[in-house]
Amino acid sequence: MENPEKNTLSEVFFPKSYDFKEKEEKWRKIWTDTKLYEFNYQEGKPTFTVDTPPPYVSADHLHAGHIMSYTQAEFIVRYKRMQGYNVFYPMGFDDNGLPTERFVEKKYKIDKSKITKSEFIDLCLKETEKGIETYRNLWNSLGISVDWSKTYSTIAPLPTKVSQWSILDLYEKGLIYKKELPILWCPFCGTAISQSDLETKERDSKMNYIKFGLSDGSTGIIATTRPEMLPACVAVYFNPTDERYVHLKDTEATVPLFDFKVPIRTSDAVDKEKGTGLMMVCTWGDQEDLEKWRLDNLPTKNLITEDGKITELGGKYQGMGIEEARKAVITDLSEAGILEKQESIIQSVNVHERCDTPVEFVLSKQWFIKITDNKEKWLEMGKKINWFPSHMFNNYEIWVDSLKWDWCISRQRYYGVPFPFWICQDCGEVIVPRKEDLPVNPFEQKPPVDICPKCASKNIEPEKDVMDTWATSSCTPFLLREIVGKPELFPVDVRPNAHEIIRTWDFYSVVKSTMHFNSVPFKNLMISGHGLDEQGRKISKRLGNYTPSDKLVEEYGADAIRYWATGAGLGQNLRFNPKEIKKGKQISTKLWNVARFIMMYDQSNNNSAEPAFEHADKWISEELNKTIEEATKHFEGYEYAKAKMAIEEFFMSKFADYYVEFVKYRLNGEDDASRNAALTILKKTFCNILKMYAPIIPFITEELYQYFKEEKEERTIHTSPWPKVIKSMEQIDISDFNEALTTIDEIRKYKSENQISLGAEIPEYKLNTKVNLDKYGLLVGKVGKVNRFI
RNA sequence: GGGCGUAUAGCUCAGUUGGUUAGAGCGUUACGUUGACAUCGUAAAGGUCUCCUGUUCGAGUCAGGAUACGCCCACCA
Repeated sequence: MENPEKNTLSEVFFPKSYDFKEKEEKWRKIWTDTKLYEFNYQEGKPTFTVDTPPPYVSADHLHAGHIMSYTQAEFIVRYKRMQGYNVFYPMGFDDNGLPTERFVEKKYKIDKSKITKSEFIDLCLKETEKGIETYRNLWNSLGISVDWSKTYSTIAPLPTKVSQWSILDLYEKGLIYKKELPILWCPFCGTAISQSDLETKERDSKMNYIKFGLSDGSTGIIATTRPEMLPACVAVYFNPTDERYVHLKDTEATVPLFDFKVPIRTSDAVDKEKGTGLMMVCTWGDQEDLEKWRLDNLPTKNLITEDGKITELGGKYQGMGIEEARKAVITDLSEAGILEKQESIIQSVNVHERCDTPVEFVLSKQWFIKITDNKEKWLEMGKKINWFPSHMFNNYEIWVDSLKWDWCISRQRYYGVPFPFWICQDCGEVIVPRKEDLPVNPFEQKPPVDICPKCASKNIEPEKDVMDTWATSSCTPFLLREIVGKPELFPVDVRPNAHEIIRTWDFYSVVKSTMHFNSVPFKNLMISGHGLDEQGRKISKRLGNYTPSDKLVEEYGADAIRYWATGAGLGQNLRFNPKEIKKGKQISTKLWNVARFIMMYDQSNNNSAEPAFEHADKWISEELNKTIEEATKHFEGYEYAKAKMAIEEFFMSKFADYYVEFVKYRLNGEDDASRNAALTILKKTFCNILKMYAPIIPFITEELYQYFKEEKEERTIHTSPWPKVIKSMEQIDISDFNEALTTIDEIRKYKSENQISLGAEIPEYKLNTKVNLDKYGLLVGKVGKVNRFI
């Protein structure tokens, strides 16, 4: 500085503008160094445990949507911390299972035949490490207050132990079984999947009308999108009331190309209007086939192998892929004149959500958890949870209603938590470890017995499958307490997540906690919406319609982006909006300047006169009380957006626009008692504003808090107590203060209309509005710079 | 086909239990100010509160229906 003497004290403390890069960096470091967010259990202090979604490692596409959803939850966490809760806020990473494998396969363009299992797992571990690092850096830069010392990854020993314990417990309770059934299979990933892994995709397809030979020598036309399933055809159906076909009852049809006979049956479930009214059933082309097979004891014809090829059942088509076989069959049908016609249609197909491959039914032996026979229980437990927003419970309810199969939890993959089982190859007996030996790796460890307890065979092999990613992550509610060894942390207080994983993570967590402990896994569920781009499209990696998160923080600063995240209520989608981010910066600037203003007077004030409070002081204090009440109520209901609005209305419209103006004459005046009162109220009120803003914009509030906190207060705003309503100045009556406000507005308006500077003094002014001049004459006169009222 | 959500100013959104002339911010326009303020102030323009029907003295708010968009689920012969 060229002329340090000329600067006021406040300018030494407060540079003219707020440098968010420097300050955010500074506080980030201090918070980390002082282990501010580290959880230490304290007897008697209420805890608040947060079960944050463990993301997958594919962290290269973090965007504003991720920021939004994690930040919105974090507002509440910070609020709870200030409310005096001992917050346990660990972060986990879901680094096992198919999502990670798919990510690594894609990134390294892996040819599975040219890489060993251990090389592959090493790559998965490496990517996991990188993913965790990316998240940690971004979360830190955003000021997400997780306790990094309690980070878990789902494949580490403790989570593995908990997942395996869970499986063992379910096994002992008879709630898990291994059985050969037609199951959902992804031919691309080469693994069983579950109903919740499905997604619906529309695609262009052809409806093929195929001639079947009938026993009376005529032909029947069957419409199908899957002619390659013909060799697996086991029956033909029509509706019993369908006049066109009644004569066919109990006769046979001849399957074209393959020339074998199948029975013709009736079923009420056949829709006369769909297709031709004649329907072929194959084992198993779709859901309907499966139903008929199950109900009518139809034979099983397994046409598709686990890698999506046609089996020997397909004759000349054996070994072809499904699409390839379909084309070949259509060509052959067409050449043989059996294809009546083809129509182009748009077909919805179930695909595996990880790879978009249409799923198939294949007969396979898998592990299942029993979930279909007690839907009422899942609904009952779901209702015991507080859903924020409440209508999100509908999604849960619909999902439970639509459950068709038990939860298939085994996956034919490499990178995941192994089942804690060995299997007797002769009698199929399942051999389990002792619980105290968990976690176990059956591939490397010997079973607890050398011979099968059932058949005395020595032919015992490890269970080769690994667990579904949700089978492990659904354990987090009872994993968290294990991390710190405190049983009372279950059920957790809040789980925040986006709505697309209600049917997986949330539902499966309810299932497991119910089965193990007959308890809900979490008391409160906070469901966030999606981040949208500026045009309102969902932000997605595929569209590439986003700025990477680290760039956003770099450009705008953490506080500004967090501020943007308050723009939509919980569960609502939020558009990316640079203007709102700039608004966040504006609020920071305003806070900064108000602080500079107050400190300028505070630093130069050196008298200790007893403060004499005035009407304006009482007024702003009452307004503060109202705001505290409102903000508290909103934060309690997870309505951070409304809390922000209440705080902002008070800060901008009441405090900065009015109160600060009201006290300027007192700050510059000679009355020490009055000046001290104004300063006291300015500082106290501003400090409370900072505290209320702290959960939303933690950096600037922390910086300014250092100047406004009282000696005995916490060193950091983030563990300082949340503001409380304090009644004071009871002897001052401000029931008619609104008249003073109206009068001041009137004078401002008068000056503006008459092109008089607001700072200009006017000798006399005739009031239109009614005001008690004995009471408010000084205030109105000084603020309006009017010397005399007439 | 079933369910849920959203629909208010050019844009982003508030509108509590139905109660006068429907609000804020941003943007636009005009004028003014600029010694806490990469500001600020005063004002203007801008809305048949998606549509229809009903309940009511009175509906943005309640009921029924419709439309559009988004999501969940089902169906996909």
